[in-house]
Amino acid sequence: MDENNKENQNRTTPVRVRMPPSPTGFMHVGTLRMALFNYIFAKQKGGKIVLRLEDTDRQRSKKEYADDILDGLRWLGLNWDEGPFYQTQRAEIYKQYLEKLVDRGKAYHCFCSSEELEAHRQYQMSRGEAPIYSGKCAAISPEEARELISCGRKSVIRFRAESKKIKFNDLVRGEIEFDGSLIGDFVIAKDFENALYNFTVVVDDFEMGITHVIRGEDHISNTPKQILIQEALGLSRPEYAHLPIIMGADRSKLSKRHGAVGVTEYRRQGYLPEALINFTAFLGWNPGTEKEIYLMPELIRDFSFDKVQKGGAVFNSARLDYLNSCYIKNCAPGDLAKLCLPYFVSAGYLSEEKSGGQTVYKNPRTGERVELEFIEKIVSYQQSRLKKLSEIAEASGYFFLSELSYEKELLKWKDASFAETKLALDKIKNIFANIEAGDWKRQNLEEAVLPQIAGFNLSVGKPEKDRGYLLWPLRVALCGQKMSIGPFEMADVLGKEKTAKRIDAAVEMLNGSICAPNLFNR
RNA sequence: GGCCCCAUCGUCUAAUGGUCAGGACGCUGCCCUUUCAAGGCGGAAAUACGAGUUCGAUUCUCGUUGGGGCCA
Repeated sequence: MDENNKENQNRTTPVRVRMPPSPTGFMHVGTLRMALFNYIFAKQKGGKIVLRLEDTDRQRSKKEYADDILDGLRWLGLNWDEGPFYQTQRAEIYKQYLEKLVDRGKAYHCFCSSEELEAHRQYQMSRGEAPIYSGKCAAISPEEARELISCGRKSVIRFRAESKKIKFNDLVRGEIEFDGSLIGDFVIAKDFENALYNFTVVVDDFEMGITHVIRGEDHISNTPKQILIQEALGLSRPEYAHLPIIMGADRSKLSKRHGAVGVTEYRRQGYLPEALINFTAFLGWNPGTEKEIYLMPELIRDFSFDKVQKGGAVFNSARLDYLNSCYIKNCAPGDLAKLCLPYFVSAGYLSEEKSGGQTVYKNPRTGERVELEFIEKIVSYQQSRLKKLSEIAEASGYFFLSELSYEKELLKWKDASFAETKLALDKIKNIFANIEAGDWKRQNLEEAVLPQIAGFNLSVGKPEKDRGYLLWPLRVALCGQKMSIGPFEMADVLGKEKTAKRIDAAVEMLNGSICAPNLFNR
């Protein structure tokens, strides 16, 4: 390897990377991370990104999966410059290179049966040897091979691997060395029309002018094979960077087994792309400072391979949740409201209607039209409570109900009696009644009620400072449950009229209880 | 089985010969508080093991152990 040439090449050749997902499943976190690091590096260097779908496994590759991956990348903002290219459409290109190798005697047809191969492999392993091909068919001449093939003998194409030391530099790990004699002649194609992974990668990376191969650690042991093929074909060698893999809780490569969720599924659950990107970028990389919230432009600015971790990282969804909640908190309420709309719709709290090119939202229970401002208000009060967007609907359902259903016991705070609870609600009802609809704002409501708590508590003989005697009944009256946003916030969202209606309904329930003894007299 | 890669709190990681081994998530205590969150202030929690180099090792070297990956 000529170091000077290599340096010159680096200086003059613009960076080109590839995103090479395999459409054999829905887009998962591993795909996301490989695409992400390629994206970050390319953007940092002002380079180009080629998207290549490695679909040579026709059994398992599906268009559905490819579409899912494309959608996922777009949603995450990981855009590419060229492609998508599909390997299945490039068979003609591979064939040319394959023929070149066979013509040059660097590859040959092998007629060994799989039983034969397996037996040999078992034998070698039992002797503690590396399981490599015996070389039985290596001496078969091209003429002989052609004859055997025309007789209908099944064959594969093997690469004649040189027995030499193969060294390459890895941007993450430094120099890595393999012993070529332990690789053996390996299969590069089923036939001229069906090239296999290690071969297609080499051809594509060259054809697409890839300068930097950034991929998972699981490809380290493929690298020497690919280098050997490059050399036999006389192709230039790209730079390599092998990133640590992402692991499940059991420390093995993350997969469906671990309940690994697809990117689309995260999207559906209401994870923000920024959170997913921030989280994934920090799985195996960190800036070396204590800054942990990183947006794409900062990632692009600060990324470097020497800060990339060498060991694999366990996927920790609690941390993803935390990051997501950070990004949700930082969202502008207007934007957040728009993001939350679909969750209200799918929970049945909103219905969507198209009218004149505009989408109109209605409350299906009441038929009322629901404005975005209303959702925005809810969302702004819920913002600090959400880990993911999908939680918004369940946490805010009570705003959409026309009638609440709850046990009247729930209205009582601590040792308060029904009578005292009713007094509290009456008190608040009166205060609220004096507030003009135009002044119906959270802060005004709060300022009207809070100063009167002490007086109320003293009059009913409760601890002066315990706000719960007055505020808890209000909370329950407005939402019918234990957990909610603040009562004044709820009143703000509901508006004067509905707030009064819900308080009345609660008072009504309490009246029933307080008069209960009379029931026996009837 | 062969080869390759890796090893700091439970998890993600900082510290490249001298730090009380730092931060974050999670867990936990307190404060705030009408609930749940959020927020503020604390706490428990790690250098896998063994040699060597060195005045001194998380850090350098070797070995062991452990984990992972690829090869069918």
